[in-house]
Amino acid sequence: MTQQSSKKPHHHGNLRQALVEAGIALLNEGGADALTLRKCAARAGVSHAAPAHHFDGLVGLKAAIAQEGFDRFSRYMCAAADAAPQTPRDRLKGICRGYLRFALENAALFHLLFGFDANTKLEKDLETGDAAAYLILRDACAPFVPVGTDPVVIETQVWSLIHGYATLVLNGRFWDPHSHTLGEGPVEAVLALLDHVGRA
Amino acid sequence: MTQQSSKKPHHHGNLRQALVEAGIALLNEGGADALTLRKCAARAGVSHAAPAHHFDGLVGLKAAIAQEGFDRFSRYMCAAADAAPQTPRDRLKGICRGYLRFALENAALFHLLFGFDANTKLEKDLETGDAAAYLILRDACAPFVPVGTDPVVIETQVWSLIHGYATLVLNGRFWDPHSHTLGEGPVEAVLALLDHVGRA
DNA sequence: CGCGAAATATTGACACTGTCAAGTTCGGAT
DNA sequence: ATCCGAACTTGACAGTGTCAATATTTCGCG
Repeated sequence: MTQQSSKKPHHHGNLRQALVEAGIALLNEGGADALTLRKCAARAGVSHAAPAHHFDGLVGLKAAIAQEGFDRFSRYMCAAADAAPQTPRDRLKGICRGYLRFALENAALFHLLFGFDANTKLEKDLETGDAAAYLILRDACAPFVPVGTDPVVIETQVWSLIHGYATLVLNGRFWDPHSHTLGEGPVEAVLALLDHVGRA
Repeated sequence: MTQQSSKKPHHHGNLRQALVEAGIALLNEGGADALTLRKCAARAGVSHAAPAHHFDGLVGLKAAIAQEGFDRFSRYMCAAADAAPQTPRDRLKGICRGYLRFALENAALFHLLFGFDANTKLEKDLETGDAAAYLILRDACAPFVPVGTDPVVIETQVWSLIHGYATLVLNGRFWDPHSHTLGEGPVEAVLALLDHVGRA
């Protein structure tokens, strides 16, 4: 994909990118079931088998969408972190708010990012994408890691808490997420648990 | 469905239950994509359109499977809670271990329970099942709820933490879950965050 | 400049899926 | 005994992913 911008495609003109964007649009409009190779192809104006030359089937398309999705995800978290960076703890909570905000505003895409088995071979394609997102979390957690301890513990605590909350909200376990605007619900009360992170 | 056990089916002999069990078996064997109306029908020895008389399409079958799944889920949590019931805090952590254990040993079923949008009309069929599971969590959280505060806060903290951890492990975000036996990973370290739950 | 090779896209086919409509079989109530 | 309706079958249809064969365009290389 590095030479994607420099090399001009033959017929369509950067079909790969068009297919990824069509897929994300389909996800936003019709949910997970609306993401279809043939519909992506139709929306991009090509025949139904054209995507096979750019992705390894539907799984490959989902991997490419996930890569783009993780980029947007990281942008959400960075933006939210910079919006309230007074103290390290506020910055960490800000990232969590960005995490939740992304999940609510891109429900189907979020579900795709974390919905499939990340241990399939398609994972290697987006290692860069989700590793970058993880680094954002890791940096925000660093101030709370006691010296001499494994930072993974605190990172896992924080990640599990916000990811679980976002997932449960998205699945409607608490209330109808469609009528939910950010800031509703016990978000801040749940994040208050992070005040104890990194303490004996 | 209430008279399902009293009224004897005509040809098969309790086809509905057979289809649910076939569906769960398919989930265990081949993952989420292996769950198919036609395969369930074939496994139960009936024609491909027979399930339509017992469920409202594939969505209805999934709802029935989810109901059975939540029952098993509750049993896991109860068993784990009773295995270490010394203190209220140990009991709460025990439930979390049962939560994780169920997720690891029934990955595809767990994914079905929390994977679809719970706000569709199929949800009303399994309100009983997931409400019962929630009550187990609620009871275990009750000792930590400060007087005069909303118990939902602590319940949401606990649920989010263990659900997020289980989901992320299942998706391979930490390591390969196939080579993961219960007790590995920073489970206990993550659960240590629960020592601070319900405190100022 | 021109030609061949390779990338790109099309067409057609296949198996599989969920769903519907119509027909068939069987059990039990009247 | 008969009939009605529930349970099931059969057949069909539109989508789906995927593959093989073909056509078309573009690039590299002589």
